[in-house]
Amino acid sequence: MAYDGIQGLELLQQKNIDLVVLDIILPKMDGREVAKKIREIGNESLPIIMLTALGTTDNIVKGLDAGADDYLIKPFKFIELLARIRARTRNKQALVRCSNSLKLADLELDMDAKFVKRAGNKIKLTSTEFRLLEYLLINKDRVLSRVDILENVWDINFNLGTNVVDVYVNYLRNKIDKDYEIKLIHTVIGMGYILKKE
Amino acid sequence: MAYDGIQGLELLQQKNIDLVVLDIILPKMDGREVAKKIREIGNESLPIIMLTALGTTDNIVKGLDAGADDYLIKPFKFIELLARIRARTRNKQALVRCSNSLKLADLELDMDAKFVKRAGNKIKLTSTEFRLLEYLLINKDRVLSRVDILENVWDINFNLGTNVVDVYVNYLRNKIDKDYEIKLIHTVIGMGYILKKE
DNA sequence: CCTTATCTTTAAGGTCTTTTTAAAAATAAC
DNA sequence: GTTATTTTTAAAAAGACCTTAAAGATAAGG
Repeated sequence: MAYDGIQGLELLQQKNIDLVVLDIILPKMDGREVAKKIREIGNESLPIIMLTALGTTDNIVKGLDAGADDYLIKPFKFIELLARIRARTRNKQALVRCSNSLKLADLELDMDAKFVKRAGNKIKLTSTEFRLLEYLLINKDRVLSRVDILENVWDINFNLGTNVVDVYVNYLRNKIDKDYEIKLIHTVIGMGYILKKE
Repeated sequence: MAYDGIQGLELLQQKNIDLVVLDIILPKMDGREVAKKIREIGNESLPIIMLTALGTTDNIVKGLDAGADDYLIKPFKFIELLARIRARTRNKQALVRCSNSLKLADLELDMDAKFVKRAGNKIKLTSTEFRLLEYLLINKDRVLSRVDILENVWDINFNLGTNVVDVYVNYLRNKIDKDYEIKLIHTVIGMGYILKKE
């Protein structure tokens, strides 16, 4: 909770925020400015719900165009706010690129700190394993051929007969999937590999 | 535009839809059911805006929890609807990679994730089956000769006496047409095969 | 600079799935 | 009713995948 716009933005930088509920009439910086700023600094998919007394159509349009995802007018019913929050956060489990980390289900890869976590447990990967997982995560839900992977992770475009990819996928599976119920790395026979949940 | 729930769902399967504006009181299947169905068949990030006269908080909560992303009450201002549509589609271009998929009737082939769906049901294809269907879909409504198919799917231009194409068309029929009323793969005797509806 | 540990690549085995072949059955054309 | 064409089938051949172990690199430590 923040009591003015500036403080809200500061908080956003410091904490891991999942969703913002924002009034418009605020000290120091009004809500529309805050929303614009939030988008500017790269939080494109952070849900913002404006919750304000300004109920004219003009205000609603301005609020949404400033970057809000939803706009709720005071007085409001609390269960409606909750429902709108649920609607906004429903499938944020899918890959979200917040800060510099890639996520899929309970798997997290931090591109800066170069660590990988599954279900909260840190996993040690070698650099090649890390680059492979990173590439798979960036292209999650997409089938990647061995050649594709070789070119992008190994920078090879000759010697396409090697099976390093297979071996490394095997290593990754042992570290990332083996001990967990839900498998994320899937083989698509004749085509390649895909990273996805379910 | 669709005039009842069932028709809306059919349209969704056939066309590439970016966003759904949905009433609740509809013939055949009400809007909440439609929303639920849309999510069930795998369209998790397709924006759904409910636009309806049912304005009680209870209705709003139910609508959002059925899968809607937003809920707008009639009577409404058109510019507000437009603003809410903008809010929903704002960074769908940037963030969510629009899947490139081919569609014909209720058949869908996703070229990235390499999956095939008929009437919402996932169908497992081998890579050759997939490539064949892909080629047929790209050239839908066009008769393709066996030689044509051999050259483009098998990369063969010798050994033209083989009947692999016939065998694989048979495999595809078993997986794609067999269990469905409307057949999509048709034989044109003496000429080849064609993929089309009706 | 050498030793040791770690990481990467290669290669081969076994298992499983897919692809091809070819002939029999069914269907369509004349 | 006969011939041509297509569909179905099943078994053989081919290929893809996973796993493992060992060889080849590379990095770290003394």
